[in-house]
Amino acid sequence: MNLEEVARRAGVSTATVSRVLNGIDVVRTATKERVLRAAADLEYHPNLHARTLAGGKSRTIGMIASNIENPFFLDIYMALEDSAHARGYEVVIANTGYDSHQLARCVSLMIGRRVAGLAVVVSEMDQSLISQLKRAGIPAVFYDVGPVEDRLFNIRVDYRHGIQAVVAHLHSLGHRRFAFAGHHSSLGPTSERESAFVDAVQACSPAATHFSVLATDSLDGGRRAASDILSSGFSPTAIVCVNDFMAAGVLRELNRRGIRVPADISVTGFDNIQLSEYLTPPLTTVHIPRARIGKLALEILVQTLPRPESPPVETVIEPELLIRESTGRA
Amino acid sequence: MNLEEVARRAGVSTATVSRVLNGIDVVRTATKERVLRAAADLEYHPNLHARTLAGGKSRTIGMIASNIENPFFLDIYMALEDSAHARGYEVVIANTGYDSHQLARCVSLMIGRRVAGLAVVVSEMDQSLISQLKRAGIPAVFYDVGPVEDRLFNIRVDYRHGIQAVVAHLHSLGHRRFAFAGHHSSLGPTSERESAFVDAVQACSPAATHFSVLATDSLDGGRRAASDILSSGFSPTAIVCVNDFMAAGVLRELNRRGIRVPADISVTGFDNIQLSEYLTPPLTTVHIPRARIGKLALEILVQTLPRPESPPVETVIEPELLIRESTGRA
DNA sequence: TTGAAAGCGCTACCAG
DNA sequence: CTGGTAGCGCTTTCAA
Repeated sequence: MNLEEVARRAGVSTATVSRVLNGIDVVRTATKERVLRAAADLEYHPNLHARTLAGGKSRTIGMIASNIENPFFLDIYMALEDSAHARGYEVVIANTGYDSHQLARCVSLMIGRRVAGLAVVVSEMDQSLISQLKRAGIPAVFYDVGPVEDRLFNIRVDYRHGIQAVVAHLHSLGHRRFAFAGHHSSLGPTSERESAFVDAVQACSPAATHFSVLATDSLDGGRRAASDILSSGFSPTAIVCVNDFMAAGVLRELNRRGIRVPADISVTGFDNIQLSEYLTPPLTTVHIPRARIGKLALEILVQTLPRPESPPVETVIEPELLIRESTGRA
Repeated sequence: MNLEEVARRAGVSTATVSRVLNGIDVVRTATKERVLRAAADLEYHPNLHARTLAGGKSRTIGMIASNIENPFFLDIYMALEDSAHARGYEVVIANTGYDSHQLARCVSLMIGRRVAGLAVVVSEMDQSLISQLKRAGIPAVFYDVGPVEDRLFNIRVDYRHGIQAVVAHLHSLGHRRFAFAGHHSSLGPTSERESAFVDAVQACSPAATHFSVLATDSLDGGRRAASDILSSGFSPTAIVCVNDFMAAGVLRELNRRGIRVPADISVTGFDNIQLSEYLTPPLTTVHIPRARIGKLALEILVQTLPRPESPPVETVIEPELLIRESTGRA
């Protein structure tokens, strides 16, 4: 089922069918209707690959995420997709699972698909991948905490600042023994996020002590992290989690052991995913506007398309502490 | 950057480059290496659209889901993708948000992409869409609870049976006043799932009463459903939720109002998503093997490819009651 | 307002 | 073992 068959049935040329289907409004109304009829009768669906190839431009945007299982990424994806649809684009997503090898494959895939733009939402990014993207002429937006370098566009959140707010809040509540539950972002040797935590604790008070533990970015990872912290000998009065997703697991493990939150131990998250409000107790966390990020990413990408020579841009988003019920006096 | 440039740089024809890149192992090793070098030097990424167009076959599988925000769908997607990668396929996903209009657009999109196979995981399916898929020659697997009709392949779960087990469990615990928290699956006028619930209650005991409420398939929808049930005047001793995702919201609302679970009200979910184990209290639910479903869907799809004339197949999966801590004596 | 035809980048077939 | 070349289905000039 192709253009030619439709053309034949409508008694016109393929060029005319193409014009009608693409809304090039120069076709006589009668002809147009004939074409539309034929296409409908034949249940014709244009071959998108041929379209992209012939037109030289794609109508799809790519997104690469570290872990779509974590609602944080999913929320960005959904916002991105919404905005994309509003502008007539489709979006395809790919997951790296925090694996750099996988990341490289995802980038290759997106280049192979000749996406019109790419949103990269992963913790770390290889320099070579960035240059590949550039050379392929694909506009890209990066959301992460890594160094800026010469990425094309950046949306950054001041993670450091967010963690400082968390630790300060905890400190003001009298906490002095802090544990950190992070996840391996196998892409960077030392986690930027963990060091932000360590610095924040040390900045608060010289007397404060801390202890970190790493697990996978999952509910189960959170549980395991809590378990490791509890059996380490270091007995914290507060557990700072790298994100809400893991915090949910931490809460569960604490609950399982009969440890009350926040009476015995305070717990904090990061991201303010919807789930954080549905946990028991609702999580004190830091709000990151995922919807805004997704929308912004798309706007940057499609805005860019016309003028590929615009200068690198950086947008920084200020996180915001949200105090709920998982934190209390030490 | 295209085949021709690589060919020129390697001093061979495009045909040879194509052969090397596709692993057609008839090229002399020296030539092959020369080609590989050239491709690497040029950071060449084959145009996937051209590949698909020329080859006449796509290496990507599509999946359409009702609501990827609900981990149930995401889990199927991830399992599907895993199996797909293992077989050298990519997968693209599309979301309908339970909207039939959106469903139609998704199907169109997938046909336009000429996917090699399609997994349709939505509650209801228009007959015309099915025939479109057939006429387009796209193998499809359906996972749902609707009628079988002439779908190409079906993976079904005996939802009715699962709900019966839930209600029977509750009934044995002494419950007689059942509420049902469902979601609009705007595609079907009367929800098959709700009627399964009603039938189950009536089958248990003539004295049992029931009451249903509908909301969106989300955490917030669950909360709203609980709220509606509680303010309806009907005061249930047990709330049966259409799935775990909504049950999480129900639990939250109950907790907010100081209603203890299961002491005051018992709550049940469905699906056994990982989250169900992380709620307070852990949810009594019905296990649906998402990983198996995703894997199975892919196997059916790729298995089918060779022999498109195989007969319609139906696989039915038996759900399994999982008793945790959200249910107790009435 | 419409048609003819030249590609888009790649695969696959036919020769050599 | 390698090259030439005819498409795949569509968009887009260029003419008419």
